[in-house]
Amino acid sequence: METPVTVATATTTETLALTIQQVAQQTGLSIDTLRYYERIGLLESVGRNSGGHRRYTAHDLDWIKLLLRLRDTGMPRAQMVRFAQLRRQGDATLTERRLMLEDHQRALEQRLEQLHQHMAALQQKIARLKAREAEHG
Amino acid sequence: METPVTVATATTTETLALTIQQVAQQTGLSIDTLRYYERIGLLESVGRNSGGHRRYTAHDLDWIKLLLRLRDTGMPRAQMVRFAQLRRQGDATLTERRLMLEDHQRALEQRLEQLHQHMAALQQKIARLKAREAEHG
DNA sequence: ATAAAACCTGGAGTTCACTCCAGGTCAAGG
DNA sequence: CCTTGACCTGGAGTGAACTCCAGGTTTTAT
Repeated sequence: METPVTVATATTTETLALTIQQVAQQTGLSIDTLRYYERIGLLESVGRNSGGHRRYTAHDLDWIKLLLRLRDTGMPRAQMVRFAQLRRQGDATLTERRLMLEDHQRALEQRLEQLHQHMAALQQKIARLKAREAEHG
Repeated sequence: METPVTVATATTTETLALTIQQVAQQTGLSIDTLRYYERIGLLESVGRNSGGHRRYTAHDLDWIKLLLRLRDTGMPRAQMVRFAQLRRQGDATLTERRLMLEDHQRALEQRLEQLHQHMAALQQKIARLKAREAEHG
């Protein structure tokens, strides 16, 4: 009645069941953060073993990795929660999810442009400082 | 005994003295945020008129604009405070300031690369969703 | 002169994104 | 069996970056 998996060695079934510690190591998130994400609805429905301990599937891991990308590219938390909800609803929401990602992609493109502008301005600023250094002695 | 400047029209002197409201409009920061930046040392030494009201110079405005760039490109607050301090110390710190900016520039370059990778991954994810949409009907 | 608008200071409140803690329960090795 | 380490829940605490008062002064337009 318990998945007989010890430390990431899926012996019998193919549905590997990682402990929270293992997921923390693989994602770079802390254990507390993983639990926190679950609390706020970014990561619902993580399964438990008979003792109530979390067991993460490969599917969970995939989702976490996408989540991190979205977070790192500045997607607002509310949107990520929304996306998580859609994902739980299955294939019927495929299109809506794609549209969300495309929106986000456009936002990211704008952000990239802005950052490139900042980069150019920094370059100029550095050049001007250099000039002043030279004439200053 | 008071600069006779009304609404950005520097009549006599060339040292224009903007009110906090005018600076807020020109920078997009809120009045509260401008005062907050002063409190935490990002924006020290803003002059006051005889009544104690802030009067911003063109120099202040330039600094705020650089500050916003640094903030928008993710420079840590402590570094920005440090940079502000150096700036106040005058030309002797020109080289140190340039080195700071060059460091920051390298950090920004890495960030840009990372974002480009995220962008590529997003693209792939979108493509995969599209494929699933298609086969789903 | 005076009312309304803008400004001041000091400090409290908010949101976000975690992080830590207390007081237990569960799992694995000897 | 027993100890030690990993995990659990619910809730409190943290730090960054603002944002919003309260209560009082200054500026500006009429």
